[in-house]
Order: sequence, then C-alpha cells, then structure tokens
Amino acid sequence: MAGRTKTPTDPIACCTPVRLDSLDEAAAEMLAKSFAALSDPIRLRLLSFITSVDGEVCACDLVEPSGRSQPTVSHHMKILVDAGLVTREKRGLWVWYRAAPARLDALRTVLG
Amino acid sequence: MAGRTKTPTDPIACCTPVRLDSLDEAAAEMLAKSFAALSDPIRLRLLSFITSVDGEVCACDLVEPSGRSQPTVSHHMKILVDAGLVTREKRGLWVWYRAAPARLDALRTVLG
DNA sequence: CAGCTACATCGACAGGTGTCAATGTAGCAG
DNA sequence: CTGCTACATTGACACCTGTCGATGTAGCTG
Repeated sequence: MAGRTKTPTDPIACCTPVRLDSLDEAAAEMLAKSFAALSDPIRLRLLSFITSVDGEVCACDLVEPSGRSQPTVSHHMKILVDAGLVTREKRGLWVWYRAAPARLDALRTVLG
Repeated sequence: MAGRTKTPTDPIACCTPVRLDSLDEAAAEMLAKSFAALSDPIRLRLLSFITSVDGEVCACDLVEPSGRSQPTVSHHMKILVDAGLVTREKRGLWVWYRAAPARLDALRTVLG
C-alpha cells in the first residue's frame, strides 16, 4: 500500500487503506485455538458422535469405531476438552464425555 | 467395548456400544480442512477484516496491518480462497478479495 | 521494446501435530 | 496386599505448517 500511487487519472485505484483491527490479536488467538480443535477429521467425528447422543458417552466406546489407538483417542479427547467443546467426568474406572454447547454457540456466532 | 463385561451386578456398567458414523469420513475430511483454514489467528483477522467490509478489499491493504511479509499474506489468502471462505479476483495489477458467506453458513450449521 | 508494480511461487528453516508402542496411574475386585 | 481394568502420559518418529528472503510472473506505463 505504501507504493500505491492513486493518481486522478487512475481508473482502478486501490481501495482506501484501513486498519485490520476488527478482531484484536488476543481474541483471534483464542478463537484460532478453538477452531484448531475442529481441524482434525477424527476430532470432528468424535465430537459429532458425542453431540448426537443427548447424554454421556463412555471413552471406551470411542476407541474402536474411530479406528485409532487408545492413546491417540485419549490425546484427541484431551484437545477437545481443553478447547472447552467437551466436558470430562471420571466415575469409577470409566470416563464419560458430554458436549459443551456453550462453546459451540460462541464459535457459531463468530462465523456469522 | 471388547473388554467390558456388563454383568447384572455391575452398578455402573459402560454405555451401549454405538457406531461412530454420525459424520462420514469424507465429510469430516472436508469440514476439517475448512476449520483448519480458521485455525490461524492471522487468517481469522484477515477474514474478519474482509467480512467487515461489505465490498472488496485489495490485497495490498492486507500486508502492512497484518504485520506479516507479503509472501506470508499471499500464502494465507490462498488458504482462505482454497477453503472457499473468500473469493479472489484479479483486475489489472491488483487482486481483490470478497467474503464468501455461503461456506461460512455451511460451517455454522455444522456447529449447531 | 525496457522498466516498474503487484502478487505468486520456491526453498529452507523452526516449530507444531498426529500417530503408536511402551509405560504410568487411578480405581475396582478378590 | 496382588492382580486386573480403563485411561493418561511419555518418547519417538514422520509429516504438516507458518515464516521469510529470493525469485518468478502477469500486467501496466512509457
């Protein structure tokens, strides 16, 4: 933009220079991290499965259908929980996951 | 799952095993790629700036305020265009970007 | 044509990410 | 206590990603 010389004879001069501050850096960083949690197909399928069940899902029911190893599923679920998209609750030996619609709502409003 | 023995005396038996097919692999792959385009704070700010302007934005007005080099901004814009979130149009020496709300709508519906 | 401008592409690098086998840990059963 | 089960963590590896300088390319001007 510094090199843009908008002369009166220029028919298609470049647009007005505006600051890129409609989204501050801190908010962008947070939102990017949340979207990053959705940027893996396996995490999307895990989340889609959990949200499709109105209730809880046991971690043991996520390993086999995902086609990944147990440590890998645990790793992905940790990312979803850290992103605030899923809540984790341990009862006895098992771990139960629930969808956290509040965070999904926040992301949806950002997109619109 | 396989190791889960749900005996009648088990008070907190694991939930029913269900297939994880609420989102097929192909759709998950496509959506993950779209969300990956939003998983970078600079791309989020670029997109936020473009969507905040009801009209076009010249590429030359994105480099300086983003704080990144021209090749880096070009790289990010290519990702946004490939993700279908932004359209690119070259007129003369300049390149103009527009928001593509259709794809954003698709992502929003996936989240809810 | 030559020269300049706006943007894209290339090459290289550091850091991040997905994956699994191996191992660690919390909790139940006996 | 010992042993088992469900899940988390670690370590290692290959691959991907963001970044910039250097270079390439399309398009305007004269």
